[in-house]
This record gives sequence, C-alpha cells and structure tokens, in this order.
Amino acid sequence: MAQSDTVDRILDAAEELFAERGFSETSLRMITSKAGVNLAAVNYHFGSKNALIQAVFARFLTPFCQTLETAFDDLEASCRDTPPSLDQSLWALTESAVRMPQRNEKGISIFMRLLGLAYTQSQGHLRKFLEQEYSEAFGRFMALLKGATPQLSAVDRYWRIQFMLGATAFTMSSSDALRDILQNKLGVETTVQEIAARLVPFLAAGLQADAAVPTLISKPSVA
Amino acid sequence: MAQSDTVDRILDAAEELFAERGFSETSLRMITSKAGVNLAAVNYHFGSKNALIQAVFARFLTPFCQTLETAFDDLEASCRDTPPSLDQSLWALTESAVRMPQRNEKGISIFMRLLGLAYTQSQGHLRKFLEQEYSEAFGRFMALLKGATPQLSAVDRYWRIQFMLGATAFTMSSSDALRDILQNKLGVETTVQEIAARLVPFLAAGLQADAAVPTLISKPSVA
DNA sequence: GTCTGTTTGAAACATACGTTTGAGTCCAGC
DNA sequence: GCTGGACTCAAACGTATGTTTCAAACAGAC
Repeated sequence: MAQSDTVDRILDAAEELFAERGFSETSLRMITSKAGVNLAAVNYHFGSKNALIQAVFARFLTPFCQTLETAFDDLEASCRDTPPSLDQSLWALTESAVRMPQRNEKGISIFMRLLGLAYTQSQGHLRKFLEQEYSEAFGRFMALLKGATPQLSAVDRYWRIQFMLGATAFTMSSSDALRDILQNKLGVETTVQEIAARLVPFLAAGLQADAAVPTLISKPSVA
Repeated sequence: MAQSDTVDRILDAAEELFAERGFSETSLRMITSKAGVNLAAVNYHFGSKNALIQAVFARFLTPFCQTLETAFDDLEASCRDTPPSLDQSLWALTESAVRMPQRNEKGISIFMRLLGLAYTQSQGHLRKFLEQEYSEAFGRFMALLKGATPQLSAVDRYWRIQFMLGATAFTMSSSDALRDILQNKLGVETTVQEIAARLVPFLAAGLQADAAVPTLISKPSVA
C-alpha cells in the first residue's frame, strides 16, 4: 500500500458518513468498518474523533480557500477602481465551489452538507478550528459584499448575509433529497450547477431588497 | 402536586435543553435532573426518548397550526376573488409565530430553534411524525405561495421555496448565536421579532426576483 | 382503615461509545 | 540477518446512554 492509504480511506468514509448522518450520530466503528480498517487506526492516525472531524474539513476546505483567494485576486485585479459587483462576487464564490476537483459525483453536495452541518451542529471545537484556519477568505468575501452593497446598514447587511448563508447551506446540504422530490413531482432532472444558477439571483435579489423598518411589526393592510 | 406536574416539568426541561444542544447531545439524565424528577419518569410518562421529542414538538406545534389555519381562513375570507399577496401570506405566517402565547421570554426563539433542528438534524422518526401531523397547514401555505407568484414556473417556485425554508430554518436555528455575534461586533441588541421583520422582505424579494436562465452557466462579464 | 390503581424512587441492565493497551506484523537501513 | 520504527490488530477499559425492574409512596373510593 502507498504510505498510509489508511488515512485516506478513513477520511473518505468519515466524510461521507458525517455528511449523511451528522457528527455525533456517526460512530468511529461505523467509519472504520466502512473504510475497512481497524478501529484503533483512527486514534492512531488522528488522535481523537474531534481531530478527525477537523481533518475532514481541512482536506477540502484548504484547497477550496486557495482557489477562492485566487478568484478574489482576479476579480479585484480586473476592476481596480470600482468595487466588484454583487453578481461578480457571488459568481466568484459559486464558481470556485463548483469547479473544485471532486473525488466523485457526490463531492459537491457532500462539501455543501458538511459546511451546513458545521454551522448547525453545535460543535464548539469545530467552530473554533474553522475560525482560526479560514477566517481570512471569509473576511475577504464579507468585504466584497460590503463594497457591493454600500446602501445597506451594517446591521441589515449582517442579517441578510446570514439569510444567504442559510439558504445556501440548507439547500445544498439537502440537494440530493430535494432533487429527488422534484424528479418525482414534476419529472425534472437537476444538476448542482443548475441549483446554483437559480440560487444566485435569489440571493442577489434578497440582499438588495429595500430595507424594511425592523422595529415596527405591522401587518400590511389587506388589499 | 397537580395531576402530572411531572409531565410538564419534563417537557419544559426537554424543550429548553433540546433547543440548546440538539437531540442526541441531550441525555435523559440531563433532562430529568434539570426537571427535578426521577430518570424513570420519562419512560413511564412518554415511553421513550423519541416519543418525548415528538411530545415536545406537539405541545407547541399543535396550537401554532391552529392559530395558523385561522389566520389563513381570515386571509382568504378577506380577499375572496383575488388570491392573497405574497406579503400578506408571509406576514400571516410570521405573525402567527410571533403572537403565540409564550411560556417565557425565550419561548419564541426556542420555538424557532426547534423547528430549525427538526429540519437539520436527520431524525427520521421526527420527520415522519411532523409530516403525518402537520402536512395540512404546510400544504395550505404552499398553495398560498403558488397563488401569490403566478409568474413563476413550477420548478422555479419549487427551488425558491426551498431557498426560503433554508434561510428561515437556518437563521432561526442559530438565532441565539447570531444575536450574540452581532452584539459583540456592533453592540446591537436584537429580538426575534426584529429578525423576522428583516427576514420577510429578504424572502419576498428573493421569491419575486426575475427568473434566471438556469441551463446556462456563464460568468457575468466584468464591468 | 383498607384496598386499588397510579406514580415515584433507587438500582440495575444491556448496550454503545471513544479510547487505550500490548502483542504482532511489516519493511527499510545497516 | 538483525534491529528499530511505523503500522495493524483483537481485545479490553471506563464511561455514558436509553431502558427496565420492582418495591415503596401516594391518592381517591368504598
């Protein structure tokens, strides 16, 4: 075997199982038996289950963030004085995600689902790890959004970015199930790229909507 | 004690702990010790942990769906020939949520977080239970959305509804964390009502955005 | 007061988990 | 050929979980 083929097999199995079932619902025994390796191999190679979780994220997030930074460099270089538009920034992001070299056809949806889980499941160690490692790329994207929406207040922008993250993470994390439902209901096939193509205008429109007055809750008058 | 005060104390404790930590991360022992009751009481009164989870949802979801159906009745009665507008439908939903009688000040955010968790954590039994019990109200809301967006194709509408669900479920499921971050960053306090008030225009704008051509993936030309 | 069904209590049960151990295997370097 | 470090393996460890048990306490009806 190549030097520590075991490590990769553990990572592959863990990635898929985590994406399917979440972190706490996936045991090391499931992972090792799917990977066809010994139970002790996880603690030998990674140290702990938490460290394995972080390694799974690092394996796809590190190259993704490099791709992303390059895309941002290109974007900023191409329009030196005016800030990049919202569409351009969103496309830079989605393209980097879609164009990532995938291990298999499920790659992109596993990727998205893991990101969604990272936000959703309250794994303190993961949140800290991601903040430490990848805050730079995230910060650059935020700055791009800020430049593209100067009309928004900081608070409005903050919440709308959370809404965007939610729509993206949620949709992509269950994209397989949602595609199946659509296939059954309307007989329509869909690719992840098409979902992204539908998502981007939705997000852009939401982010640029007229700001509401958030302190007043009032029912719109009927007709 | 009143007849099975124990049941309510278990439900209260479970509700709060589930919202804080998720389902699998909350043990029956945490729940019973927080509730000040014996461990066996859960299995005696509810039968199993899964049944307790469902009971927690039923306690707030059943009255909520009744409120919701009434709001939908009113809405449809008030505009007999033209279908209710998108804003009206969205407001009927959020108002029903916000106006629910709360057990305490954390009530609404617990409510929202639980709904988010129900979507996010892959609890098969919960999903089945919710579909069985509450599909009617959900179906009515879908029909309202359909009437309010006749310009959208079925496929477009399908995906945009998923985007809306995602933004809502995701934001609400981490609303406490997101509020804390905003408090630290910009020193702004936020209520769940305000989040909802910001979310509605975002969703409405996204749902009504011009439809994109989803089969073509093309980078927007620079500047 | 006694009886009956309901509810509580402390303890145990079986199982699953993450982790550790220590013997065994493999292979490059000398 | 031997040695030493890297790796694998089966087994065990300690702990935590959901669930069950059965005796004790309680309540209301007669």
